[in-house]
Amino acid sequence: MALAAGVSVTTVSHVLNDVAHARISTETRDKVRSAARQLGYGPNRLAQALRSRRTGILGLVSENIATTPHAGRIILGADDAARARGYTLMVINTSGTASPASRKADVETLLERQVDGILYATMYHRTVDAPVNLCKVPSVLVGAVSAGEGFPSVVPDEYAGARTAVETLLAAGHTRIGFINNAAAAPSTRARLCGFRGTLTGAGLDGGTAPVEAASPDAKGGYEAARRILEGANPPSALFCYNDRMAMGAYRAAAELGLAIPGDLSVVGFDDQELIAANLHPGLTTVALPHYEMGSWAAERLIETVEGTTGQGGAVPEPVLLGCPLVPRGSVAGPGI
Amino acid sequence: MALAAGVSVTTVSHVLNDVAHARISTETRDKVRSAARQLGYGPNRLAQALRSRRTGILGLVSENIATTPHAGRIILGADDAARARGYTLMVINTSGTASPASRKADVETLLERQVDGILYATMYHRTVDAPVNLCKVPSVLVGAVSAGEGFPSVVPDEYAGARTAVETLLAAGHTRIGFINNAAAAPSTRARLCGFRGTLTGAGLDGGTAPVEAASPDAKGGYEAARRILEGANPPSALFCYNDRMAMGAYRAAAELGLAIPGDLSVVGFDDQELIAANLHPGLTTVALPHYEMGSWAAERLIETVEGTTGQGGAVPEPVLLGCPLVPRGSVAGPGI
DNA sequence: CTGAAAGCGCTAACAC
DNA sequence: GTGTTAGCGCTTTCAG
Repeated sequence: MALAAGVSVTTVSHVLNDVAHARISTETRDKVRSAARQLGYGPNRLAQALRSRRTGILGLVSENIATTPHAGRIILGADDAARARGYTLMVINTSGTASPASRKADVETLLERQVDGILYATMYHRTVDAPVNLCKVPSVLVGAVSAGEGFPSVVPDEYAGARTAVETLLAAGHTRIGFINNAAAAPSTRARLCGFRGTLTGAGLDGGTAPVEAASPDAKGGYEAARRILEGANPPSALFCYNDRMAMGAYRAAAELGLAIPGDLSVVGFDDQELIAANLHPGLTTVALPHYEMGSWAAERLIETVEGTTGQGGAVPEPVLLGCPLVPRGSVAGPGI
Repeated sequence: MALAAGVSVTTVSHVLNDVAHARISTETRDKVRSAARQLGYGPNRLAQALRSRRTGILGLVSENIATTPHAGRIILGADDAARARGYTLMVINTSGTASPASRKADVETLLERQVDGILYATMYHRTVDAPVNLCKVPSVLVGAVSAGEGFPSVVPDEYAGARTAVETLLAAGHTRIGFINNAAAAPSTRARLCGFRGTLTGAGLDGGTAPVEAASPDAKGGYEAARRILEGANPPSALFCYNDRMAMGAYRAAAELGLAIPGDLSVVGFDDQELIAANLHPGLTTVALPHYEMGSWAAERLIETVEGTTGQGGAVPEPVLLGCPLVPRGSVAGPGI
């Protein structure tokens, strides 16, 4: 390339990188640029990286890439943010049940490739023991907060999400609202329950005695829990469900009981799994998890750290909570009476 | 590292890479290895790559990473296969409706990073105009076949998948089977219809006159098409649906019509979108798309080409068809009568 | 304004 | 058995 343009490699480097204090004549610049175009020349990012100790690669280790649609959104958010700043993502999948050793190996793979930073995304944990070697490079946690050393992290605001759901029902005029919760212990289980009760109580209702049934977090569990609640004494006119799959089960229970949605029963879900929420009839009003936003926030934060743009002097970072917006579809109306 | 062990870099390189004809004393080997462990030394794959002109990185450009669960499975398949052979994936998302220029830019990004090969995955096309610069490096197409120049490619065997679905129904004793198809023109629309009619005819039934209704490929479309078929004259005892979302709509139509599944009506879907198929009641028997297998097949094929293992002398490769296996759940039984 | 030279961490001939 | 040397393609002082 250098010889093709009849100049030195230095010059090529200078013009192609728009180096600040490089005084180069306009004609030389043009000569270089046109030669580059002719040869289809693109800089070798590898060699650049070796020299400048910056690869422009961000590692992303993600749990369960294939089994939840959530991972895809995180990747997309991270990819968009990274690309906007000239970075590329290197993705590694991990199995959710992977051993610490294998997680460490995943990080090691990324480290050997000299990634500038790592995004460590988990799907359903509150706290996580980050692999020890994760601290060798700037890293941020997505969807979890670290147990030990402090990494910046971003998680959904589950409590506020539940509040949004309940407030939506409250605003529609419901005063008797039931909650179908996940029976498994998980941070989201607890937070959404707190949000449910707290919001009710905050509105002057008795959150402590509102009907709550827990079951397995799928359609079957939702169906069973819904039947229990709806066939109990003084059944609620609205149901908030732990997730969209459970809401799907609640739809079936309502149908069997002759309850029309939203005429006789309003339902709000959680997760915004479009495959379900948009295809149910009527469409399910639900609360969305901010996966895309978490991915892009994390990538941006990571890039700032990598580029040393942040002024934080090693302060232990608070986990950032991202809001869970309501996605209104057709499953909420005023109470029948 | 070299000095830490008190040996030359050559020696380090030799022992860490288990170089064949390198005669090195066992004690030196141990010395090197332990020094490496102490320092937490890992080879710099970047420098290796610069020298050996092999990055061990495979680029993956994938359409609609976030909106379909399919992309995740392709990534997972590719990641597993790549990792098993020491490669890492570099993922770029593209928008499905992206311009040729932007697709070309995506490939260029990968090229600048000196990837050893590229996996180009599309979701819903039969033939695709691959970006021109894709041929600069070994590449394989996933889920599409190229219009122009020949790249190896792998696609689902839609015809055989439809045959599997129909045969399942036939085997259960059904003789009057309807098909709910996608109204949009797409390769899968055509192939599944052919498979439907062909299999019926092959079984001695009249595939040409079997009831077929097309609609938008979602639950609403499925519902409408199912009502049309089921309320027509001489309604079928079984329905094959273009995808699981349409099958979900068919479930609702059946419920409204007082038809029990699978007692009064058997249903088989397509795609195996677990979120839907496993959460419907009863579980939906469906035909799975081999996304994981396509991803891993493609990665393996690509690696073979990259490493020059294949003996094919530039032969124009036939697209490889991968089977769509049946995933039995509970929506198929014998006909009522 | 432009070029020569050193070196990023590694591998591959080739010496010793 | 082990070390020397010459680059891979680039950026970056420092000279001209």
